[in-house]
Amino acid sequence: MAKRGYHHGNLKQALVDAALKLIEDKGPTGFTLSEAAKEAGVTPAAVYRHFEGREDLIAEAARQGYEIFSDLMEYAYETGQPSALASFEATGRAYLAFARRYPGHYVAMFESGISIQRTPDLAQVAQRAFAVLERAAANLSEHIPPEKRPPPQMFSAHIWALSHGVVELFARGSPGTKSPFPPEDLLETGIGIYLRGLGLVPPDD
Amino acid sequence: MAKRGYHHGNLKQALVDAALKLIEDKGPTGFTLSEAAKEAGVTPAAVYRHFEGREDLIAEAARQGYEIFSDLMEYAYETGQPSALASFEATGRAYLAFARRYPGHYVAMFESGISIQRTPDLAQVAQRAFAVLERAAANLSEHIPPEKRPPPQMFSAHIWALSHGVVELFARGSPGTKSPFPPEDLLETGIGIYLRGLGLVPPDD
DNA sequence: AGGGACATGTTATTCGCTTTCACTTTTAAG
DNA sequence: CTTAAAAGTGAAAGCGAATAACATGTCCCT
Repeated sequence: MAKRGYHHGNLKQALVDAALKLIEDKGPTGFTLSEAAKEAGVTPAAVYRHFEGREDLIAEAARQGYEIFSDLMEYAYETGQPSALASFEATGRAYLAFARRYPGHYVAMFESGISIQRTPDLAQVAQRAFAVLERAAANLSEHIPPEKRPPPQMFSAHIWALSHGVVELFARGSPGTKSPFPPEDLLETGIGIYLRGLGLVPPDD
Repeated sequence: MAKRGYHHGNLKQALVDAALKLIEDKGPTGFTLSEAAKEAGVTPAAVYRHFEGREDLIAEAARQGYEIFSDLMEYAYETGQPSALASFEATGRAYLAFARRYPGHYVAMFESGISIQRTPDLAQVAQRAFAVLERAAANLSEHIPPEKRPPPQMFSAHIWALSHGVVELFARGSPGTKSPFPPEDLLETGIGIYLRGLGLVPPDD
């Protein structure tokens, strides 16, 4: 609580919010601790009462991003149930949706150079997000003939990689601005072809 | 030429080389123009005779990376000929190989926050790299029944995205350190399943 | 040769950012 | 009400980016 009170109220979260906005606007490089402090109406030194420094602030923003991301993934997973296929596809799409809806968090998580192993917290919450995808993959896996069934961790990794690649290359400024296809379509068709390759989708859909 | 001579010889390239080493060691964030200058035995101000600033130096490193990358892709493409399939697969693998062999260049290209549209040069040379993959995809495309043939640009984009995602997530420190599979295997199997989905690979391989 | 013009480097300076330290103010607890 | 911890301020050190004024080496032209 402490909506109001002593000095600022809840400076810590205010700083994270400011950081997220700045990271979204100016990129992780352009982001400065000082500006975030000013945004929150506080001197730069005050930041150090709540964070160890600039990196730590970004890491906290990323951590919160992973929380939201995990929730989104879980919601998508449940939405698709009880169809293992629909559930799996939904989690794939959730990745792109997250990147679109929470660009500041996304950048903090994947483009700021923060290591996922920075703190145990961070590693754990990131793991939770990935675990959802793995669970969806495991469910789906049971529908594949056992003799040609790859380990679920493997094709959850494939889907994650494909999703990540599409977002990085085609949904953000980096290289592939040249692609004439909307990222959503790219991901949709990519996953479709992949699942067909696994024998999980009728060959003429 | 100009191995020795007036002031330094070829400071420009020396700076790029220093930058590449530093970027590889300390990441794009840790890299400083001043340190690169010191490495080259020159004062920081001298850098501005050859580059517009820090970003421009990174951009040049990235540009050289795209050159090498394009060459590698072309070599891989030719190596796989005349089999369209082998050629295509080889270009996919070249991506990962490049990331492994030229980590400094790779980081400058894909993790430094440099926009590909920064200069026409950069956009052009990057386009050249992607064009090789598209050509390989186009060749392969002719082996797909026309009625279910996606546009070649689309599945070259898929392969690029998958490759990029595998590298970013599993071949570098970011998140997926947890994957029990070597990135090479992940990419190999991923592409295999995908191609099977396109009907380009016998279902029992 | 010799003398610009140009290219290349240096020194000095400014500015902003990160981080730390000593000090103040508010809040909470007995 | 006093005292200790929490939260914020101000000042300062240190570094890196960038610019400007100055210095020097190189090349070309006659």
